[in-house]
Amino acid sequence: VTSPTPILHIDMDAFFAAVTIRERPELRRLPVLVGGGGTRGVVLSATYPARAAGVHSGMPMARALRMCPDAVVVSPGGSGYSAVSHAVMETFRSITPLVQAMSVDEAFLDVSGAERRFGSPERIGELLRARIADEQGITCSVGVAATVELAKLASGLAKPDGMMVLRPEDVPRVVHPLPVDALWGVGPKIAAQLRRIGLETVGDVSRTPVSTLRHALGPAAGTAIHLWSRGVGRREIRARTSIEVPDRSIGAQETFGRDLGDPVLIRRELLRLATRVAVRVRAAGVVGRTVTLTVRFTDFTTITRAHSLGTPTDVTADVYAAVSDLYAALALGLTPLRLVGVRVSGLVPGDRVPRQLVLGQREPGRSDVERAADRLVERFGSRAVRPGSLVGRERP
DNA sequence: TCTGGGGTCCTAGGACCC
DNA sequence: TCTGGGGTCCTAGGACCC
Repeated sequence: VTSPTPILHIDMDAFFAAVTIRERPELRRLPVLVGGGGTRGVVLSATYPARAAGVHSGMPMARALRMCPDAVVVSPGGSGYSAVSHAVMETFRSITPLVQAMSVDEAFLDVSGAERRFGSPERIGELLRARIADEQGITCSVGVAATVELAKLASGLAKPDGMMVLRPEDVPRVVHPLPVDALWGVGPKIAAQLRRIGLETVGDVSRTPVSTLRHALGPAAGTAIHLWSRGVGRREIRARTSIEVPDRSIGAQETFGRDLGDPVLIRRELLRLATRVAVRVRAAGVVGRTVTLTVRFTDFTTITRAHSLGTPTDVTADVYAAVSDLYAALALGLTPLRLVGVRVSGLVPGDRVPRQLVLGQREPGRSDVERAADRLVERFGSRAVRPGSLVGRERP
């Protein structure tokens, strides 16, 4: 007695804005924009009154304020978000261990093993919506379907504060009339590509030979959207409790308040970013082999340069040395930059067994020194231990 | 007063190896 | 003295997602 639609996608409505309003109820029903305070910020989250004016997340804050001049702007500083996120994920796990967290505010659940205890997927969806509203004071939307792609689509159609069950037989009636970019994985570029060959709706795509789609979009994307348009998709969810430890790469980047050309200041920022990244790599208990530098110019063109090390590392000095060499090799002179970024990829589990150089004597490696420093930072704050060149200097 | 930050996956070309 | 085919790794860029 397993439901044919055991996959739930649960998505908090305007998550960052909703958590902010929970703490400041006087803002309820007002257009609220959560986002970067600086001149170069974007909207992280907007309440529905602001969305009614055309604002959406990712939009430059300046443009959002032009569209919605009465909006209240709130910095996302508070720490409430991850507490609410963890609590919500725990609520999900009280139903089933098969929870795949996709971000702070959304997750997939496979409830096929929970039906005997909690009832049908719809019932579980309503149960979770009620519990999250009661316990967290925010609303969410739920999609119920046979595949993750359809569940995701359904939760989007149910928004805000709703639920939609999308059965396989509903696909032609409900999904086919939608524009192609309603499909997960179809963004502006692929949508434009599909329009160019005369395909406007999901139904159009579903009636197009897969070879045509592969030719237009490449083998992977062509095959995938052909399947999705017909309601075929992924039915397994990968239980994943934490989104805080990525498994492919760990990186950090920073857009400057004003474009920066001085190599001394740029290197200082690279050191700061390398430190931040390496701390996270060590905390994750992994080491990475490839270090990538990202540079964005004033005109927004962005380039990357990568270097793979002989041995994977979690050492700040190694990451900084690599990124510093990559920066030097670009020979940018005083060219102003808008952004720099550092990323470590090719992550593998770190061997926490200390290497034996001399019999019975442990190598006092940099990794160990830095781990000790990490513990001090954890206890006493980030000012306790940091590179000398970062002491007493404000961010550029 | 345009365009954040943190990720994943795919593609394509070149090097290198058998 | 005219040069195949396949596999893997690396790098760079791009599309997409939240």
